[in-house]
Amino acid sequence: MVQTAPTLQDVARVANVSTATVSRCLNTPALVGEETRRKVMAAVTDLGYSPNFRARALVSGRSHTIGAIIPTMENAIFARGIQAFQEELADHGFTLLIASSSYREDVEEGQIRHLVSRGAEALLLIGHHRDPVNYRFLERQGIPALVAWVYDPDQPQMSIGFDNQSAMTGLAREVIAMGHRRIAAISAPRAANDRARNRIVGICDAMEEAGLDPATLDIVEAPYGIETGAEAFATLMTREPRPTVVMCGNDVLAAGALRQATQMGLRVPGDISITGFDDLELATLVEPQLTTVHVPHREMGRRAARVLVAQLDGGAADASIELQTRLCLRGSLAPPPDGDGGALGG
Amino acid sequence: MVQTAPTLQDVARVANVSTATVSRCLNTPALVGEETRRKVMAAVTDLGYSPNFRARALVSGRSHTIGAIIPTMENAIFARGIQAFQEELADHGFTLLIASSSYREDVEEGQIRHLVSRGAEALLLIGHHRDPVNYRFLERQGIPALVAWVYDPDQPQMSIGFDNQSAMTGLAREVIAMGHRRIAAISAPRAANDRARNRIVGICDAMEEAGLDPATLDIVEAPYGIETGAEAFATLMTREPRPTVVMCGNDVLAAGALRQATQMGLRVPGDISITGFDDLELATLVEPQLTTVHVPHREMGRRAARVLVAQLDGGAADASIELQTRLCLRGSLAPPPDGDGGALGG
DNA sequence: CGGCTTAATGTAAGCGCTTGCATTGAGGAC
DNA sequence: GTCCTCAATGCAAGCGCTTACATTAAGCCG
Repeated sequence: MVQTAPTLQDVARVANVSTATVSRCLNTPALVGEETRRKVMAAVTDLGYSPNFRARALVSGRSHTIGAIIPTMENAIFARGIQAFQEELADHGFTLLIASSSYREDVEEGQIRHLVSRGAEALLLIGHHRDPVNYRFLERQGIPALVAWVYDPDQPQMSIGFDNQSAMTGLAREVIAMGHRRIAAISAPRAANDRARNRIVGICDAMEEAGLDPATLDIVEAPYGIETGAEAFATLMTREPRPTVVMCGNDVLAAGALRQATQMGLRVPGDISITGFDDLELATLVEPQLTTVHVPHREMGRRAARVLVAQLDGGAADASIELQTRLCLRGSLAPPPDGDGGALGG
Repeated sequence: MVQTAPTLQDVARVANVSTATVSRCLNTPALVGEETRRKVMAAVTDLGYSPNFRARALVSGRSHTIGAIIPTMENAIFARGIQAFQEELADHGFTLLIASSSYREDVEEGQIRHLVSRGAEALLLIGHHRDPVNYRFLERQGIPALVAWVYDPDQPQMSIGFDNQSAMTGLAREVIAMGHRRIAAISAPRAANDRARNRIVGICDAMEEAGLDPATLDIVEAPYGIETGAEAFATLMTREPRPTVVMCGNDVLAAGALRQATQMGLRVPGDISITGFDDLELATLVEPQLTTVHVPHREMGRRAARVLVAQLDGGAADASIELQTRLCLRGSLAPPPDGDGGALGG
């Protein structure tokens, strides 16, 4: 009943040669005589033989499998990057082993060990923030790890991504240039998320630069989601005096904020401006369209795959790669209401 | 330099026991003396030992890995389902091997073989449409396959999902009840996609039921995407007489159609109604909100995982599972403009 | 106190494949 | 004819792990 798949041995027996010859026939046909090759190939076809990758992986020490641990695939920015990552990996003959941490540090730690023991030859990780013990573990196991979605040459780990901090500074400069002075932010929880942290720091940088006191930046943290973004926005609207602009840590939070604003009867950008980050498709679907920062997720995924494959194949290059973001100025950002905005520090 | 990971042997040497004892200590600790266990565990921690999955898989004949082949993770409905699938799998000690077909049949065929030879013990596939040779291959290899995102008890393959056809019929009934007679549809390419196909058939069913001629259903096919949805919508608006409602095969196409409508100066639903399918988050973010069909993607993913794991562990249940969809009537659907809509078939 | 059971551990045989080395035989060079 | 080379093939040693079976040392019985 349980049909065991034919093995190299079976093929060898049928073709009346040794297993070594069959193996060579499949991997280095040049070393095998023509006559023999034909015989072996016939047996292979005949038996419907397909090599057992587990055995091959064991003996060659290579699994041609790369692991990725992301917070969740439900976040479009990860889905997009991982999709490109997987495609590029496939082009190089690698397979993707995937796990998700749900943004939980302890879960991620388990996943790292799990994927490694499952034979992942290299790992794609999101963000630098992580107990150093994990990096030590990976090093000891000889598993290259690439940190993505961030770029930070100061970190010992190789990374590919963009500078969250300066990208947000760029956006905040625009906001300030428009005349906004009372700035609020909705951020993803920052405790275990250096991306979120750096984006906030980016806003502070721009404020300082413009002579505003970063301490006046009103920050509310909200987990990823439309609803949570909406709630956070509602909270911010109770502040006295009310901010004239709400800068969100990502487009999804911004979309939630936008919906809440509409629901509260506030006009965007007439009464209040809102900005996002990531430039997801939904940024151009909402009304008004979201001012945001475009991030090259696909390219990041693609290049991350290349870096890891190169590392595995040649032990090559290991310099971090910085990708450029691009400001997308759209309808959701405009100058603050008449004469308002400078009331605070100005 | 290339630090080889510690092996069972290394642990055994350090703990001064045999490899068998170490193995037992890790797998069946009850069989090992307390003192010894402590010694071994210390060595394990000390060396940062992590079992070599390839060897374990080879000898046990089990990889505890399940493969999934989806069109693309960029489509939120798949990302969402797969996320739940992966989480549930992890809870049962299985790992997810993932591949994407980009909606291409030939690519998918390659992926099936690839994942199997990579040690996937079971496969999650999307939709029934597929060369039967693939099902035969899987059967011969003894790999259970679960077809998801559809439910069709008439197919030999086990499936978990919903009835695309009747779900769409339900929506179309509402549309017709509102007074629409000139109906158009934007569908994903149907050639290799039974889901898309069945949704169109569902519309036809409702038309027939209402005494409308299904041949008058104006169908334009468009690949997944906002832009393509917008283009398809523009095409439909050139028809004479113009449809009073455009039913889209999914929310993303609908969002594109909606944007295009706005751009063309058409009021939705005043001048024209638009419907979607899936009930993605974006359905409630656009203005007006999208009338659509809610699909329990997460539940589907979760249950798919359970079915496969049960099958692998116990060779259990193999009945297809039908999940229920739910109509979401929202702002984008309303009766056709005054006196319009019945002009065609009377 | 000899023989039995039992718990704890070791021994070693593979799992299916690759690959370094040995073997064989034929063709050339001298 | 002898020796060497070289292409074609076989032999057998693992890769790191699990596990059936063997071994050892107690612990217990009568």
